[in-house]
Amino acid sequence: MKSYLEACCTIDLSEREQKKMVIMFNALGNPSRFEVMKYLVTHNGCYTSEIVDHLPQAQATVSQHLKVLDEAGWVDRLYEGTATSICLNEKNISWFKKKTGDIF
Amino acid sequence: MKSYLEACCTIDLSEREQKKMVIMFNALGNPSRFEVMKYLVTHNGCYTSEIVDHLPQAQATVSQHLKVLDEAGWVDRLYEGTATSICLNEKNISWFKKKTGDIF
DNA sequence: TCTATTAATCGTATTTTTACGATGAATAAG
DNA sequence: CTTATTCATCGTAAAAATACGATTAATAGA
Repeated sequence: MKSYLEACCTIDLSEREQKKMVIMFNALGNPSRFEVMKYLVTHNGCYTSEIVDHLPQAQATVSQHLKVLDEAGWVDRLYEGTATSICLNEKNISWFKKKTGDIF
Repeated sequence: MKSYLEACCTIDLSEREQKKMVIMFNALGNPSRFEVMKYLVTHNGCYTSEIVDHLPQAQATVSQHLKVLDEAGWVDRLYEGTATSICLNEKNISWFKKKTGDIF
C-alpha cells in the first residue's frame, strides 16, 4: 500500500490524458477561440453564424477555429439543417477543471 | 443593483485578464512545457539542468520554454550563482484555476 | 426543380512557433 | 588570473498555425 506522502506526490495522469490536456490548453491559447468560449458561456447553443458575426474574422477562419474547439473537446457541433449550433461540452470542461485542480 | 439572474450570466473578466488567460493557456498548450510543469509538481525549485536532463530537447530549447512559462506566469526563475532554480508560481496558478472555474 | 442559405473544406500566402548549434555573460572554483 | 560551469541569447532553418477567398456540400424554401 502506498504511503500518504507517496500518494500526495503522485500525479494521476495517463499519457493519453496528458496529451488531451495539452490539446485542450492549446485550443484556448488563441484569442479568437478563447473569445468564442467566453461568448458561449452566455450564448450556449447559438448558431455558427452568430459567432461569425461576433468575431472580426472571415467565416472560413471561424469555422476552422470551431473545428479546433470541437476536436479538443471544448464544444460540440450539432448539425440542424443548414445551420450548426455550438454547445459547450460540459463533460470535458468539468474533466479539464478537475484535472487542472488535481495536478497543479 | 444587479439582479441575481443578471449576475449569474455576467463574466467577470477584464480585457487585460482575458489576455493573460490566453497567454497562460497557450503556454501549457505545448507538450514540452506541460511536461516541465508536471515535473515541477514533484520537483519544485529544482535547477534548470535537471529539467534539461528530463526533457529530450537541447538546452537552448528548454531555456526558451522556461522563458515562456515564466512570462506566462506559471513559474518563477531564481538566479543562484551560475544556476537557476525554477519554482511554481503558486499565486498565478491559483488565479488561473479560480478564473477558469468561475468562467466555465 | 431552382434558388438561397449555411457552414465545411480546399488551396495558398503569411506569420508564428519550435528547435538547434554557436556564442556570450555571469559566477564559481582552483 | 585562468578555467569550468550554467544558462540566456542570437541567428536561422524547418514546421505549424493562422487567415482568407473560392469552392463545395447539404438542406431549406419557393
